Amino acid sequence: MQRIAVEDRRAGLLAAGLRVIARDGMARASTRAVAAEADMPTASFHYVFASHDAMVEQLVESILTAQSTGIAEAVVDAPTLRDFVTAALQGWLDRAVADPAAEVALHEIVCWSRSSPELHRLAEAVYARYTASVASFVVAAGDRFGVRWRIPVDDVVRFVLVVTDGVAARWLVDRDAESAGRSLALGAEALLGLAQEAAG
Amino acid sequence: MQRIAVEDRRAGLLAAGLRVIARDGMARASTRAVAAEADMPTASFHYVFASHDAMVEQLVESILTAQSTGIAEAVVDAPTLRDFVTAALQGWLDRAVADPAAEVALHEIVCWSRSSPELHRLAEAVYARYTASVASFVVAAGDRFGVRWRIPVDDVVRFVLVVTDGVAARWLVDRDAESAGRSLALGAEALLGLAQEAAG
DNA sequence: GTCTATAAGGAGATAGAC
DNA sequence: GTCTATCTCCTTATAGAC
Repeated sequence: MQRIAVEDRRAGLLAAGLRVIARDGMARASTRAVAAEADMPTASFHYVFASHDAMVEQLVESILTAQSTGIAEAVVDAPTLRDFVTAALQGWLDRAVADPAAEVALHEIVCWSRSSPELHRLAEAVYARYTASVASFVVAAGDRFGVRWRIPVDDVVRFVLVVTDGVAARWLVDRDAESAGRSLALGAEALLGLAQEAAG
Repeated sequence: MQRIAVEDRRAGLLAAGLRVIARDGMARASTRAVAAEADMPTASFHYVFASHDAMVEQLVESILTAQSTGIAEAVVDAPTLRDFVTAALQGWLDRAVADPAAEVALHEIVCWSRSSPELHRLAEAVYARYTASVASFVVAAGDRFGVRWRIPVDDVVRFVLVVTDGVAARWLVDRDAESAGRSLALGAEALLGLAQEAAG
């Protein structure tokens, strides 16, 4: 039939994989299911990816790369630290609610990878990437608004991830965006309590 | 061979299921694997459980029942609200770290159930049970120490679960109990900030 | 290059010998 | 009651026809 460039097949399969994982869960995201979702014969999967695990790894990479550019726009105009924190957290939630696929898929993959010796480092890598991303926001917020953090930045970052992770986990089950927003607002207040005016 | 009562087989299979799920993950907790872990022939599984899903449901019930009696002992002597909150949260973490199987298995099962139409209600049931359990502590704390909560109790409870869920999710990947404890302490401070002396 | 057909193995569930 | 053997289906991965 039609000859298609490997990179185009790869993109199509990754997009299909994202859809299947978000819709049906990792356990049902077989190579057959992904290939079918991409309207390709089953064998095309292994023409592009060495294995099912390799597809999952590349999908994580692709999701994280796409996400990293998102939050920055939401906070660029924030006039105060409170606005900055609120915009960042609520912006994250709004994006997840409006287009859940990436968020859902990433949680599915992390949970799946956690218990797999071959993929455990993938779960660690996701947290490492999130940590780096959130850390840049925490440091930027301190610099921009002339505050310092009462506790080590690492602990601030970790707490941000605890709150977003906990909110996401609950939202994945009940899909209650309003309640999620209230929990997130409580987390925001806690974060604001960790900041104090820098001396000098 | 030996005739074994169905209830004894059930108990043995549930214990084996807990071990396999905690050790290898839901994806590897097949009926064969669970039966083998329990030193029983494969067919015994279906002699006790109608299906794999039924075993998972009963395992959740058994874990939740065992857990609900645990935290109460940790807070019975707390002289202040701060001690109460700290003891409850750190007590939960200490128990999870000392004996991770139940905590790990429950997270595995909730994640697994989330994306299954047949089991989604299981994930909801787990949150409902946790909500009821935490709510009783939140109300008891208010009564015992003469404080009222600045926001609806439902939102306090939800925030508690956000924090414990977020802490657990991270801990499941990096097994860093010290960092988890620091995040939990931040959550405890946030909770204490939601309490105020009751008038009169 | 493409894709059908199949290999090889694991799953849930069950029939039927003992 | 117990458990071996098997049915049926689905998985990842690959061989080989076109």
